[in-house]
Amino acid sequence: MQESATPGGAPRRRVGRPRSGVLDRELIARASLKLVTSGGYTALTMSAVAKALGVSPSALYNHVESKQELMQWIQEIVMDGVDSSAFATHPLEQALLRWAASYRDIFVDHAPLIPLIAVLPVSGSPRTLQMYEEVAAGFTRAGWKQSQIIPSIVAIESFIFGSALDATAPLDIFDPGANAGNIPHFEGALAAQRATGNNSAEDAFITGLRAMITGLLANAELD
Amino acid sequence: MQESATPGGAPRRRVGRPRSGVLDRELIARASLKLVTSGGYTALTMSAVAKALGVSPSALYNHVESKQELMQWIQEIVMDGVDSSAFATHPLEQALLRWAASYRDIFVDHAPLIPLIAVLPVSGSPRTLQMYEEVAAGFTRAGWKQSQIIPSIVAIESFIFGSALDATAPLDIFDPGANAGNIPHFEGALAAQRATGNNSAEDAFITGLRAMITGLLANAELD
DNA sequence: ATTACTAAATGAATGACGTTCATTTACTAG
DNA sequence: CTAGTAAATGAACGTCATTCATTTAGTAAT
Repeated sequence: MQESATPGGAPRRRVGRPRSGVLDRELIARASLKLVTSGGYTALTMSAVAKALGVSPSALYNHVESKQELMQWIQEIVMDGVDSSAFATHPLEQALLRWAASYRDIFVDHAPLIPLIAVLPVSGSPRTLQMYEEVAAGFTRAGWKQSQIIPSIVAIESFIFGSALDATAPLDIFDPGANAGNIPHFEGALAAQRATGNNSAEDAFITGLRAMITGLLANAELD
Repeated sequence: MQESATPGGAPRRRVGRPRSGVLDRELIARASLKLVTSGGYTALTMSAVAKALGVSPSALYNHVESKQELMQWIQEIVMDGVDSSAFATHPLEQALLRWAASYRDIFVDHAPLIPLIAVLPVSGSPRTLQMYEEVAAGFTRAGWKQSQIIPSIVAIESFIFGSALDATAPLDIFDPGANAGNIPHFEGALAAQRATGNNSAEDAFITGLRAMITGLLANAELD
């Protein structure tokens, strides 16, 4: 992957101490995340990031290629908050429950990243890969057939992302409004769920997560 | 829901035949969907829609409040393509499998709608409500406890949306690239999945869907 | 027919954005 | 002291969605 060597063989710049400059990746990423935390993703504009750093918007482009890339930096930091430690200490089923809950909780606050992540190559993020390694190790130790590990992980992740999106919905999202009347089964189910007093998104997440894990364990062929 | 009657009791305009005009909701929605089908969601701009209709962009705003609303119109049409007919004819498990597969397939081509839908009140769309009615009826006939129906539906939907997003990802999304080497379990799992020759997203969807349905049925308390 | 009313279309303008680029600034190495 | 260079600047650009004053053209009432 190396370019052809310098023709003269002359020694090139070696060290290159940081060339002054107010900005670097870490600073930009942190400032951006701070903006997001305080004002949500609508507050994340290149101008706002620049302003927060006391710099002009165009200056950012010496360090980041695009806003997309900036969001990938944020995603890495956010992803780092997902707790996958349980795989080293707990049986697979419980580790999965903890991991998934932590994963979802974090992305509820970062829903706009989801369409990005779902499509993002994992290669750029060592910490994310490390997470996958821990999860995969958990499955392996539980005796899973190798070829079923990735599909199982991806399935759980898909459910997590969908659930995180769902959790940002308004509470009355299912209110049939003026169209009530000819949908008796649905209305009955709705009333019964409401009567439980549970938050609907939370309820669905727990129900779905338990079901998926139960089902994966039940359907799995061990090695 | 009627406003107070005209004070004088005088008869007001009755009919109101369509007031001429080139545009209406149906036309705009169809033209928009056509644009999306041919050029994806990046091709969906108000200018492009207007151009397709031979009209100026501002004219659209006499009929639609915002681009968001336009996308809701599209969503309704798209949603109408989801096949929930199996609930009337098949046992719950098979009906769910068919419904979910149809649902996902459709939204793979409309991923940008997903963040919108997940958050959208269902009240505005009679056809979508009808779909929920059919699904809810399926659960009811299978003897499910009422309070568990909504969470189960939402859980499956969350998985569907997440899977649809996932399906738009590049094939090599999990390639560890330069960070390979210290993630043996993950790499092993990856290689094994690849060796099956299955498409990873498809594999995950089938695995996850089966697992979730198996798990829901296993965990369900019947009425 | 003339008049009044009104839905609907126009085209110019606005305001966010992300992004580019020629130029300047200021540090570092030889 | 002289290049060389990373990084910052500020003025543009282009793309959008959206607004608004104005015009156009049907319809209903006198």
